[in-house]
Order: sequence, then C-alpha cells, then structure tokens
Amino acid sequence: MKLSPAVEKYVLHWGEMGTRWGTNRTVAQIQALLYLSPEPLRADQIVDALSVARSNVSTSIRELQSYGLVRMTHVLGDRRDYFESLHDVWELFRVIIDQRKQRELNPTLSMLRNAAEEVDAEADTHEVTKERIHNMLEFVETTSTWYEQINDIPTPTLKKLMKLGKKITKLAS
Amino acid sequence: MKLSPAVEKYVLHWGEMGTRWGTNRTVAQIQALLYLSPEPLRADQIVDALSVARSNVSTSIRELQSYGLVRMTHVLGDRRDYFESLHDVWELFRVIIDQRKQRELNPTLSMLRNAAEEVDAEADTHEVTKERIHNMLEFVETTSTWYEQINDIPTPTLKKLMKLGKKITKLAS
DNA sequence: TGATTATTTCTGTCGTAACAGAATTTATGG
DNA sequence: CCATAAATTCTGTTACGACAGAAATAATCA
Repeated sequence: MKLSPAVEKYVLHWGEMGTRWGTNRTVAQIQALLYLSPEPLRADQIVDALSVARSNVSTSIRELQSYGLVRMTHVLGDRRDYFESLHDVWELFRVIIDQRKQRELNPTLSMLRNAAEEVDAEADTHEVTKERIHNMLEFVETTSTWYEQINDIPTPTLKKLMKLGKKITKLAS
Repeated sequence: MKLSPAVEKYVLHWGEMGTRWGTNRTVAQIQALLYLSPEPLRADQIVDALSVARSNVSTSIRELQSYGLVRMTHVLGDRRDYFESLHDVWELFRVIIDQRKQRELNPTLSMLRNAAEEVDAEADTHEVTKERIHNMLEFVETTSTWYEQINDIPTPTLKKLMKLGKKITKLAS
C-alpha cells in the first residue's frame, strides 16, 4: 500500500491540521486516508500505509467512530473489520461542527448563563463588567441559535446561499 | 486584586476553552480578564489576579498583541505598560476567525490546489480519489470566499441576518 | 552615570498526550 | 474445544508545550 505523492501530501497536511483542531495527528491522518480511499480499508492496511502502530490505529478509529465520521463495514467470508469515512464533504463538516458545538459552545453557553445571573447579584462588581458578561452571553446565544437554524437547511440550498455571499444583504433589507 | 466569583468562573472557563482553540490556558485567561476589566491592567496586576509567573504574562500578552486582540496603553506619568482587550464581542470574534483563516484555511487551500493539480497527473490513482480531492477543494474554496464576503458586512447588518436564521432561505429562493 | 524599576529572554522542570510494543481478550474456523 | 487470527487494552517511553524562576536587558529618574 504505497500512497501516491498527492495523496501523501494530503494525508500529511490533514494530520498537521488535525492537531490544531483538538484531535491528534494519527486520527486526522486516518480520516484523510479513509476519505480518499476508493474502498473501505482494514486496520492492517492503515498500519501499512501510515506506518503507525496497530494499537494506535485501533484507538484512533474508535475515536473517529465515536465522532460519527467513520463507520465499520464487512466483507462476506472475511472476519476482519473494514472502515470507511463519510464521503460527502458537506456531511463531513456538519458532523465535525456539531461535535464542536456540543463540546465547546454548549458548555460555554451554560457557563455564561450562570455567570450572568451570578454577577448581577454581586453588589461590588463594576457595571461595565456585568455588561461585558451579558454581551458575551448574547453573542454566544445568537451564534448558537443561528447555527441550529442553519443546520436544518438542506445542503443544496446551503450551497446556493453561500454562493450568494454578501449579496444576501440586499435580499434581507 | 480579588476576582468576584462570577468573574473567576468566567476566566477559568475561558482558560479551559482556550486550550481547545489552539492557544494555551494562560493566554486565554488573560484575554478573559482584560475583556471583563473596566479599565486597562498592568502586568503585575494580572500576575496577582491569576497567580501566574510574571514571565508567563509577558509572553502571553505578546501573543495576544500579535493576534490583535490586546493593545497597550499608558497612563501619564507612569512608565508601566497597561493592557486592554478588544471589548466589542463581534469585533473580537472577527479578529479570532480572521486569524484562524490565515493559519488554517489558507494553508489548506494551497495544499488542496497543489494536490488537485498533482493528482490529476497521476495515471495510477483511482478516479474516485481524484474526485474526492476536488470535492474537498471546492468545499474549502466555497467556505473561504463565503467568509471573505461575510466579513465585509457591517456588524449591525450581520446581526440582523443571523437573527433571521433559516428564514433566510425564503428570501433567497 | 549609577540606582532602581519594568520588561523580556533564557533555562530547566513538570505535566500531559501521543504513541509503540507487549499482554490480553475476543472471535472464528478446523 | 483447541488453535489461530484479529482486535483491544495495558504499560512504559518519548516528545512537546506550558510554565516558573533566574538572568539579562531596557528604560527612567535622581
């Protein structure tokens, strides 16, 4: 299993970027490899292609499955597990962003709601500080509900909307 | 410099979240502290409030300044440096997202452009793989130009647009 | 210009996460 | 069931980033 130069560059870059997105290199590399692979791959093929330990592949795939980015498949008469990634890029990023909303936005939202309530009762806290917390809360709430709304939009519509770019403002005024 | 309970929670949470966003705890805590502070703070005040080493504050502030999130101010007759954060949340996130675009989206875009060109010339690479690279390139390009367009929209307009949520689709059909 | 205060840079330590390889568990075919 | 293959979990090592404290540098005042 030798990767072509272009595929190798893709996989390596994706691995690098993965580390910036809260996951680790191997996880991101495996996702990239599976995304580009025309057919599902076995763990040992991934080991071979990426030169990582078998155990590492096992752990990483489990993580990818828990995110909902990778699923297991099987071949008749073969007891080994095969894995494939989501292949639709839009779907892929919906899932990723959903995850991040769960892990980051939601906890922040509840912290801010608590903090906003609590700070209002603090007599010796500066008004400006109170206001700042409320502003941040409002921002995160707006972002959060906006995202939930947008997430309901079917992909083709979403694409069209995005292609409009700032022209969208003309319609909405 | 004793932080109120609400402020402390905010700062601690922000620090935690910071680690998920590619920066470190101290940097994020300092930004949070400065964001909430009614007036600019000196390095020694930050040391006191967050219980971190002076050197750590120096490095972190430098990082925040390089991101454009924090700026230095001075007080007449006082040679010490004072620091304040951007206070407009919308502005704050514009800057943050801009940074992330620079560091993540743009490099990925150029990798994908190279990979797309290179892979087309690879005779023994599967058609499906080629297509996947192109799909990813198209997605990132769409996202990138969409962002550039959106970034031009003034904040009040942007707020209104976001409040529309998915109702936006009715206008654009 | 020397003394003092503010700031930055340097150096070493520590904690954490990634990872390899070994050991174990689980599954399947003879 | 036993033997073998596959997959997972466990354990120790390593690499890296965060950070404190020390040392060095820069700025300001007497």
